[in-house]
Amino acid sequence: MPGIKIEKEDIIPDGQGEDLNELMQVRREKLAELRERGIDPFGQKYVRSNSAREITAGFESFDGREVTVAGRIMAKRVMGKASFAHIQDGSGRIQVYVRLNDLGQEGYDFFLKLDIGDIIGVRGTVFRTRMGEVTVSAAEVTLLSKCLRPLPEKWHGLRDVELRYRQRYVDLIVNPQARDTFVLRSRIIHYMRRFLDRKGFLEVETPMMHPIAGGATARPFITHHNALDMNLYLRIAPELYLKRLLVGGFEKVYEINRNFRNEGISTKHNPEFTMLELYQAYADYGDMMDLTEELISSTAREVLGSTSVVYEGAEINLAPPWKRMTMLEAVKQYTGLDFDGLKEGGAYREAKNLGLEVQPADSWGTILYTVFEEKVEPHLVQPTFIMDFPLEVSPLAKRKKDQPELTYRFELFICGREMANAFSELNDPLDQKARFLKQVEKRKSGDDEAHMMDEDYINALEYGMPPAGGLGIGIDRLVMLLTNSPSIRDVILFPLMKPRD
RNA sequence: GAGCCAUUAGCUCAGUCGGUAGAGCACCUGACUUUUAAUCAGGGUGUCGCUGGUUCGAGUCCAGCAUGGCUCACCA
Repeated sequence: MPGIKIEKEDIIPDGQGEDLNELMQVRREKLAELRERGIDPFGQKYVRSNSAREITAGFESFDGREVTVAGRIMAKRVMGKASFAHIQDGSGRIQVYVRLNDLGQEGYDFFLKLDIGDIIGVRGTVFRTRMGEVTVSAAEVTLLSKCLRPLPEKWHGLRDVELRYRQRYVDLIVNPQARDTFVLRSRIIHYMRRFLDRKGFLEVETPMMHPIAGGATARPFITHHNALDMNLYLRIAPELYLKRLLVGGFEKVYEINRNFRNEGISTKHNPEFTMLELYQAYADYGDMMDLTEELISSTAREVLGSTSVVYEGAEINLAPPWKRMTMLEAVKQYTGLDFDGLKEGGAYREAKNLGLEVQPADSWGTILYTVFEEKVEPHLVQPTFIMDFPLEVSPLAKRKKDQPELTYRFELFICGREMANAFSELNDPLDQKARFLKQVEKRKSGDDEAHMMDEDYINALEYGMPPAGGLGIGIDRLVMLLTNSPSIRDVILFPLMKPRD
C-alpha cells in the first residue's frame, strides 16, 4: 500500500500480544524458526510448468518428465523416510511423493515441518504409484506461503453456514461444491453476455448513484456526496437510464450489474443483487418472451449440457416452448374466478371469499394481482409466462390496446418464483407523466415504495422513444435454479452479514 | 419486524435425571522409504455464544441479549 510505512515493531513474528490457541501457537513457532533459518515463509513468484489437472488428465505425455506445480497442502501422510502429500491448485489436486534420499536430511526435515494449509511449489518427476495414482516425485520443495491457521476437517469440510458465508475463502478452500457453484455462476453470466453480444446488443454501464431512485417499486438505500453536499440513492433499477439510451438512438442495449434494495433479507433476497436488463427498439413483449425462452434454455444447455434441471427435488424442463397464459386465464384456472366479468365490488367480495386480505378501496387490478400472487404463483413450477398485468402495478408498461386496464407485461415463473419481468415499454410521455403523478400520490399517502417523479425521464420521452421491448432477469435466482442452490447466499460470494460482537 | 430452532476443542459432532468436559479429524512425541480418510503407540489442547438468575452444585433449568438458520411479513 502506498503511503504506509511498515515499522519493524509492527511485525509480530511470534504472536506476542495475541490470544492464540495451541494449534496457532505451534504454527507461529514454526514461522519464527523458518525466519531464523533464513527461509522466507512468504515467498516470491514461482514459475509453474503445469496445473494439477493437466498432469493427472494427460499422464501419458508427462510420465517420467520433470514438472513444476504449486498449490496448497491439503493432506500429508508421513511414513518415516518417505511421505505423500496432496496439493490443491486452481484446477484440482495432485499427489506429491517426497523421499529422504531425494531431498537430503535438511530438505526432508523442512518438508516434515510443513503444515496442512501451507502453499508450496514442487519440482519433480511425474510417475504413477503402485496404487495407480499420478504423482510428482519431488526433487525440490519451496515454501510459498505459510498457513498460520488450521484448516477445517478434511472429511466434512466447513459445514457451519455462518462461517461459510463470513469466511468464504475457507469455504472455497475446503468445499469443492462451493467452488463449482461460483465457477458455474461465472460461466452462466459469461455465456449470457456472449449470447446478447451475438444478437447485436451493446453492453452499457449506467449510474449506480441516482438523484432519483426509479425503475422499480422498492425502497432505496441513501448515501451522501460530501463535496456536493447532496443525498443520492443507490440504484434500485437501471431501467430509466437504459430507456434514455433508446431515445438517444441505441437500439439494443443491456446491462448486467447490481441493484440495491433496502428491504428484508431472506433465502431469496440479498440487499444487493445482480440483474440483467435489456431493451430492444421496435420490439414488443412477445419478442421478449421468445428471447427469454431462448436465452435461459440455451444457457442451461451450454453450461449444464441439458435443458432439464433438478431443483430441490423437482425436475424442471427448460426446453422451449414454455407455457404462456394471461393473468386472467391463470386466475380462472386455479381459482375458478373469472375476473373479466367482475367490477371492483365483485372482485373485492370474491377475494374475501378466498380468504385474502384486501381492502374495499382496492382497485380491480390490485385485487386481481393479489389473487394471482396468493393463489396462482406457487403452482407455477414448470416455466410459465404470465401475461397482461394490471395497469396499477405496472407504471412503466404500455397499455393494452383493447383492454386499457391491463398492460403488455409478462413475468416468467419457475418453481413458483419470479425469474423474469418484461414489457412493451410505455413510450407515451403524457401517459407516463400521469402514471408518475399517480405514484407520487401513493407516496404522499405513505407508500414509500411508490415511484418518484422523474422529470428528466419525461423530458427524454418527449423527444420520442421508439416502441420497444424490455426485459429483466434476476441473475442470482437463475443461478440458484441452475446450480440447485436453496439459498441466494449460496450463489453470492460475500453475502451481507451483520458484524459479530 | 414476528415465531420456532441452533450456538460445546481449530473443524465435524456427542453430552443421559442438574453431580469433576467427551469422540473423530487436526495438532504434539515416537515407529514406519509406494501411501491415499495411511497405520501403530502415547498426549486433551475448552470463556460449553454473552450477561444475569434458581440451586449445595448449571453445558444441562429460567430470563434477557448477540449471531446464525428455517418459516412468515416486505420484496425481485
